[in-house]
Amino acid sequence: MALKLRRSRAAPPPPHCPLTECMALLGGAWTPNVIWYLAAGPRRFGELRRDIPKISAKMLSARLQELVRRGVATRTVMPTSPPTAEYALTALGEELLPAIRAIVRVGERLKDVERRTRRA
Amino acid sequence: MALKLRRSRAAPPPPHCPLTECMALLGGAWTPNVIWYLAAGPRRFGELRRDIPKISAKMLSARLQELVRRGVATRTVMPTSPPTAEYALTALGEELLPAIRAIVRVGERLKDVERRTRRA
DNA sequence: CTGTATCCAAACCGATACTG
DNA sequence: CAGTATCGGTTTGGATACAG
Repeated sequence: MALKLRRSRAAPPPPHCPLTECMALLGGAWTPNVIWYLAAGPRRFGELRRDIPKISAKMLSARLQELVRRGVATRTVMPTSPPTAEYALTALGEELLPAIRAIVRVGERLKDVERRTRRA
Repeated sequence: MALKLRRSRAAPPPPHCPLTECMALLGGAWTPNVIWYLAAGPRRFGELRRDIPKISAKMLSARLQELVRRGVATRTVMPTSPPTAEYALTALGEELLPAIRAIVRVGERLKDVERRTRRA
């Protein structure tokens, strides 16, 4: 007798935790962009501000601090005058890139579909 | 004469748009979880509430509407009594899964590292 | 140049109550 | 069962001004 199998149980693995964990990091408004620009090589505070024109200094500062705290990026102050600071991804930070690339890819698809359905 | 090549330009591709586009969708507090549970097959409203115990009806409703509007999920009302509604991922919705899996994977790594550095 | 501090507006989300 | 309406607290992020 064929019971209603599909209804019987929820999705197999309960991945809330790592998912939420990572979204807490990536969820910040500008975080993925910051990581993206850091991915191309070490970058200074002011450079990042120019890379992401609409970000405020406060947000950039907050995001960078969080990335450093999490071990995703490093901050190096150069003993120049005026002082300059350089941020770079750590090895752990580079492990985030596949996820970000995957997000970019589906973002493009979402945009495509949105454009097409608006026209229809 | 070796100029400072690295400083000359920003990261090659400017992916703000698709990235932000997708994060606007995935950024919602519960969205990734909802998509995850939908990935296992069609699911009803009440089932999802049980899958994600701490979500409020309001949020679940809002998220599902957004997913439907974006073409990521479908909503089918069954002509039963009492009425039941069934949500399912579309083909586009399934394209989000690789990104979510990538996020889950790095989430695990982040947790690992966090644990280890706390001990050190 | 590299940030931090403060204030303020908007978004987000939960709890509760109510409808079809 | 499957939602919607409303209220209120918390969080988020932008603008501006200021500091090392």
